[in-house]
Amino acid sequence: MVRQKIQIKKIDNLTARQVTFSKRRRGLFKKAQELSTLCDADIGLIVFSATGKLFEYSSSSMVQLIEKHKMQSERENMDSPDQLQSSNLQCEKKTCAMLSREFVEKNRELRQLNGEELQGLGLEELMKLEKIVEGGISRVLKIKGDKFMREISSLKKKEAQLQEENSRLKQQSEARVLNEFEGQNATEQGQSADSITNNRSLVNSQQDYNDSDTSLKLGLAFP
Amino acid sequence: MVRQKIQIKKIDNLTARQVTFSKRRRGLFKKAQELSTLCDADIGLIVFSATGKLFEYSSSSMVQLIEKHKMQSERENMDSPDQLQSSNLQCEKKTCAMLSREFVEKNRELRQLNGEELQGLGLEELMKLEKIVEGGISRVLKIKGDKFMREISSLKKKEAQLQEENSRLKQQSEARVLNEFEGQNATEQGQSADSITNNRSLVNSQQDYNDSDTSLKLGLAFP
DNA sequence: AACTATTAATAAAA
DNA sequence: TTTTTATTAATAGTT
Repeated sequence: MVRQKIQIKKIDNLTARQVTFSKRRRGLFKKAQELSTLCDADIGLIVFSATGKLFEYSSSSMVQLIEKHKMQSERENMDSPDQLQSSNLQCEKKTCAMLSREFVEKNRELRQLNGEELQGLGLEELMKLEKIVEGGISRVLKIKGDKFMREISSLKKKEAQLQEENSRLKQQSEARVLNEFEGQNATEQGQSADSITNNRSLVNSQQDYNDSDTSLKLGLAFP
Repeated sequence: MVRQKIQIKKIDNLTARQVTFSKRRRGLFKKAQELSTLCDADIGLIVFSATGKLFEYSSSSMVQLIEKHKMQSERENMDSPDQLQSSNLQCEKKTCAMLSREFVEKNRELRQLNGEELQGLGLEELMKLEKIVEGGISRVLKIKGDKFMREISSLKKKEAQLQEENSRLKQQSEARVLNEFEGQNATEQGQSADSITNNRSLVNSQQDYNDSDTSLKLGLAFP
């Protein structure tokens, strides 16, 4: 949420994770406290760090809050409220009831993984959707990968061609310098109109070379 | 905390209080969820509105979390461990705690599973596995994408450099040819047999580069 | 419910 | 750890 947006997944670096845990934990407790005060809510917050250390906040009494929570859970799963608190056995039942309620809740979450609209769908329909989505993902990934590979290989080809052309140009350069030097050294003379024509053709054949290079590029583009 | 800073005390206006409760409650749950994910913390959050309505969030299982919390509290408040067995209530707590631990243990084992054994798993376990796999996939894809991008940008850089060097060499080439031409023109003299030979060999070496027949074929093959 | 001006939270760095 | 700082996220008041 700052300096750089982060994605919500487990922080790999241990130190960074500890720092973030410490900071965000304080932030969370503060927010809980504020909500409790502002809106007269009864709030309990239990946090176990990855190393098992306990941090807790409660606007009133954690024990009372937990009892209240248990009762609430029972109400939702039990028909006869008078059984409440009457024995250890029933206490156990209460816990079981809560577990089953959590189970149902998880089930519902699972069904809603892909959005509220899916609520009414049957298993077969959901499985069809799942397959469709899976197919879509794999197509997207495949196309993305292909594009990457194509771009990379095209860039590599370009690079090779440029390198090649480059060294050719360098060779030409050197050859011409050598040529010029030797020619002028040997004759101690200027050149005639004929030799001018020769130089013209030299320029022309260079242009020919450039053309053929284009052809070569195209040739290499489809090996 | 916006438009106008507010002070943290009970909001008088009922409607405003309800709206704020709704907004901040969602914010609080989101923060709890994020902290749990980012730092691998086990978090339980229980909120009772002023009207007694229950809202809860738990990163794993509220029942387990509460049991864990109870155990932690007992350890902190009791000096003699034998008191733990002193009543039915505490017996129940112990039983639940053990079940809780076993449950956690099973979860860890399940995380190591792959393949056929998944068939028998429950919903909670499967969901945990699903999240783990999803996280793995997304990390793989992220790293793959990053590598692609890095390679591509490095190749593009190389290309630009080569292109630059290339055009520089071409310019040099042209400049030298022009130079040579002008210099020899100014003398108004013909050239010797030696210089003719030199020009011939230059042309020849260009033809060596140029397999013009092949280039033409390639050029025509991919217009 | 949506918007937006503003404050709060916080990721990264020190 | 704690502080600082640059930036994003949350949200109070408004429509």
